[in-house]
Amino acid sequence: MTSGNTGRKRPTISDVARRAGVSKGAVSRALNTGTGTSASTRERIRQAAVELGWNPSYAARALNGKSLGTIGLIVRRSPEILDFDAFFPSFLSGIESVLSGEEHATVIRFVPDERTEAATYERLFNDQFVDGFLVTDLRTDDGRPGMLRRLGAPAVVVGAPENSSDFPTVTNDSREAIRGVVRRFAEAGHHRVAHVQGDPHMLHAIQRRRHWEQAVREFGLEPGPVEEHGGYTIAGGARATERVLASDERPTAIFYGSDLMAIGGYSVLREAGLTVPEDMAVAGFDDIPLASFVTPPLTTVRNRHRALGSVGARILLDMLKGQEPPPSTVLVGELRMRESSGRPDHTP
Amino acid sequence: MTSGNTGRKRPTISDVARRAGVSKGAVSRALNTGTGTSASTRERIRQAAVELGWNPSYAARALNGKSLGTIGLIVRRSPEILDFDAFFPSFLSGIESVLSGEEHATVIRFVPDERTEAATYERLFNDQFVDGFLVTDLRTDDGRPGMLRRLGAPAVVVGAPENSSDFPTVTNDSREAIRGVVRRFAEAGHHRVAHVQGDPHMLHAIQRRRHWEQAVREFGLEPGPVEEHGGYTIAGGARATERVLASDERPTAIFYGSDLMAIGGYSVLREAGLTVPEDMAVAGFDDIPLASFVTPPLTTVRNRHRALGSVGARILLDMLKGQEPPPSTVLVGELRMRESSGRPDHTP
DNA sequence: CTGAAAGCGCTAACAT
DNA sequence: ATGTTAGCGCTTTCAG
Repeated sequence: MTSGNTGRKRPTISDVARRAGVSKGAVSRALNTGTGTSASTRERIRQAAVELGWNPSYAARALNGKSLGTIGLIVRRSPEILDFDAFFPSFLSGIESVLSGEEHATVIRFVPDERTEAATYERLFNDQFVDGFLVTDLRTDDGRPGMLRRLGAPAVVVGAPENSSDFPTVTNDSREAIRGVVRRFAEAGHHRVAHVQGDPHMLHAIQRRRHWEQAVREFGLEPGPVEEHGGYTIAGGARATERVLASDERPTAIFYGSDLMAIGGYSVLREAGLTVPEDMAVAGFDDIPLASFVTPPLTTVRNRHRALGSVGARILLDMLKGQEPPPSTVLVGELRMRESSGRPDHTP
Repeated sequence: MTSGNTGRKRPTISDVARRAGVSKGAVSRALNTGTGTSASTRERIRQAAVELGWNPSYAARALNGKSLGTIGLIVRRSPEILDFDAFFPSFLSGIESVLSGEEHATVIRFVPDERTEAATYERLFNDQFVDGFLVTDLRTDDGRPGMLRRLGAPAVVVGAPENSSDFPTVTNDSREAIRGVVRRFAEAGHHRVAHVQGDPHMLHAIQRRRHWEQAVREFGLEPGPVEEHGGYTIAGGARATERVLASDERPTAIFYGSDLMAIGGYSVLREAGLTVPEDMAVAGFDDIPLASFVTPPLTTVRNRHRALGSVGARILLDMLKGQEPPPSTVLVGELRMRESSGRPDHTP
């Protein structure tokens, strides 16, 4: 800080000690461990601290190897995804709903590339700026679990398949729900189902695609074209849909890897003069609040963004308290059947 | 941290000093001010630091009154708004797009009430955990500007009317655009225009309402019912719309304080058998990505969420570097004319 | 230009 | 049960 502080100086532990007529050490013990002081002095110290409005200095504590009570969220994506992606805002929301009850804060950092990403994890943790990490967007050949293990950093991996690392994992299992989507397509008489995938380097995108593929096989359908460059955004979904429509193997149903992409698809389908679900059945993934408000309401798979955040944060916090974390927590994303996927009796 | 760290101990300034054959003080000077050492020793020191992979300790720096390079964002709303509100994700996105280029991180904290809010600001700043604040959601009789002034904390107020505090302000000016919305309603032959307001304690909500009211007067229209409890959410907009429809002074046009509320309104209007814009003309506020994808595409006023974040962060960072900030920055939100507001010639 | 030394606020031995 | 003391890693005087 360069500018002059107006406020009076904040009280230090010495001030409290003086006021309570004890030593600094006594204050530290009384207020931290709660032991090593008689009940009466402890009370006197507590009083003095309250009267002075004393709070421990994070910095001084950190210098002594104490934690600051923060968890880190390092995101290697463009900051713009906060604007377009359905996951992060909800996820953050889940984290905050847990942290706001505790004395914790979230430190967020968006990084542009893998090098910066690694350096940021290391720096933040080595300096005890954060106590642990919530790791998202696990990629194929992701170096982060190994690095965090080496650092000895507590971490919880969120939104990736089970056992994708040896850190505790919180997974959103959508196999059954995706199967339900495809089953509905089959029941409605569709034969060819396309898939618009998000980022093909992300483990969750790969898993969604695999579930789709398995279900398509199971119901004896034809896997339609897979468009891989949707990027989970509205615009990406629109472009991918154009490619699907231009394909030689034009499907009559599309399973999108995100609701946003499906909604982008809606506008392209409409422009092409196709009605949903009559001419093209559609299903998304995420169940964003908006899915039920578009026309027609979108069939989708609930992705429990918020729970991913809150459960992940809860587990991380418990780990920091020394508790043994559950190695794997699975949340189940149910199917939200709505009009966009058509009705069982209808034949396209 | 309880668990044992695997990684080798990180190097300290003493290690660097030893390696470079100088004193700790020399290292500090060389690497910070850049003065007080000859060019050659400075280079030698820099070398040693690089070889050792040394990084300064945030904690030790903070203990010496240095800044950590973080800016604080304290939000007194339910963490759920991240999930439902269009503003925060974009806003955060704007902040991060600036910070990710600098050596800064964002510290976010959601607080439940005013007391915690004040305590959090104070604590975070007094302990130099953050260098300054971005203040959003300014309310009527908001105590924060006064408190921050007393603390001597650098801050930028974002999204509030100009001169609503003596801190630098970044404002989104929508007067003209809202006027354009109402003018369109007038040209389409409407006589009564309702307004669905967000939180009536928020300065920005009050301002939107005022602009709407002034424009309605200017064009000789009748102000329809004002519903005050939309809360900016889809569900809130739906409920508010039900009340508007139940009103004795049923309007033929509604100006919503947010797109999300307007979209919530869409579903209620549809259920009531009303078509947009024929039976009810609609306009929103925000221009969220989705606005152009709903049916019919939503006329709205662009609220520059991201720019509010990036410009606010930029100004705050410059202040921290000692620069004099512009007392007021105004972004202009343009009108996005789409189908939901009807056509000029049409008479309802 | 450079080294030595004090001290930021706190914790954690170690005495008493 | 309590006080004393030595640092944590760094910045910043103050001497030389």
